[in-house]
Amino acid sequence: MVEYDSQTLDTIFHALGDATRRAMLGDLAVGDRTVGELAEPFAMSLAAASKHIKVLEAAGLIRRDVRGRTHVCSLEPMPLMSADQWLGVYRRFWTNRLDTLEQLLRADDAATPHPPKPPLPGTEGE
Amino acid sequence: MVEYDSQTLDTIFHALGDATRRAMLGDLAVGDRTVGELAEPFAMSLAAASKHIKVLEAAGLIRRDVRGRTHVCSLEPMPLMSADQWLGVYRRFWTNRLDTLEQLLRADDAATPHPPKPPLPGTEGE
DNA sequence: ATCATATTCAACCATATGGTTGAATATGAT
DNA sequence: ATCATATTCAACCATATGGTTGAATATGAT
Repeated sequence: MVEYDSQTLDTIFHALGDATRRAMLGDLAVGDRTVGELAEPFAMSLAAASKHIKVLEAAGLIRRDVRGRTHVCSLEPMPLMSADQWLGVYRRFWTNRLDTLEQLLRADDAATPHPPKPPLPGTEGE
Repeated sequence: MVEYDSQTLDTIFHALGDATRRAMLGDLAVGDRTVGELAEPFAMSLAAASKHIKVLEAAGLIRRDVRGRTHVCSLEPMPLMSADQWLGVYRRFWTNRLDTLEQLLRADDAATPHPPKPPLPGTEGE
């Protein structure tokens, strides 16, 4: 059942609500990264990137392994699962929406008497 | 493929990063609600709730139908699908994690020589 | 016309957020 | 011991966020 308390979800979704942090997670999906490596792609100070990393860490989305003077970060996926589970409740809504859309397209298609290929663009006057 | 530009995801995840707003979505999952109905469960002013509703609306998560003096809100699920798709990239990470965990449990189980049912709670001294 | 109801607006406030810079800390290399 | 590298800390700043209150707006009911 995986208990999701709302404060945890607040922290997780908040952490995901920033493009820099999502990009960092994307980077960590490829492999482990030091703080410096995580910061490198971004046009901001190391201190700023360090703060983002701490937000991710606080949300439980990454783990930090201090090896000497470098800190190696790795992806910690379980909080993403919580977020996914929360979203899962709403899945039927968008699948419904898509099904309805598909039916409309089918009906539309059936109503159209086999258009013998659309004309090439620009061959018919406006 | 559903293009997800990062600014859109920022807005969506940010909207989801607040318990009040998630609860409102939960309410709308049951059925349509007026602004007043959406605000009612919360210990905050109508104006504050109204702001939350506007955040959800700006993220495209709800639609508003103005009927006379009441505004009827309804769930708009597609942005949730975008969020879900973003998360989907990471699904393999948590399923991996769960698989590993399950294997550990199996190995553990196999190693244990058939414990003949756990004792009832409280029947053995501390 | 008058009054009640539903909602927003505007001004305000405290705190959080995302950034900066310069100094501090801790480890590694010579 | 000395210097370089990796990272954080502290102080600061502008803006965003989530809340408040009182007034305004717009519609509905009588």
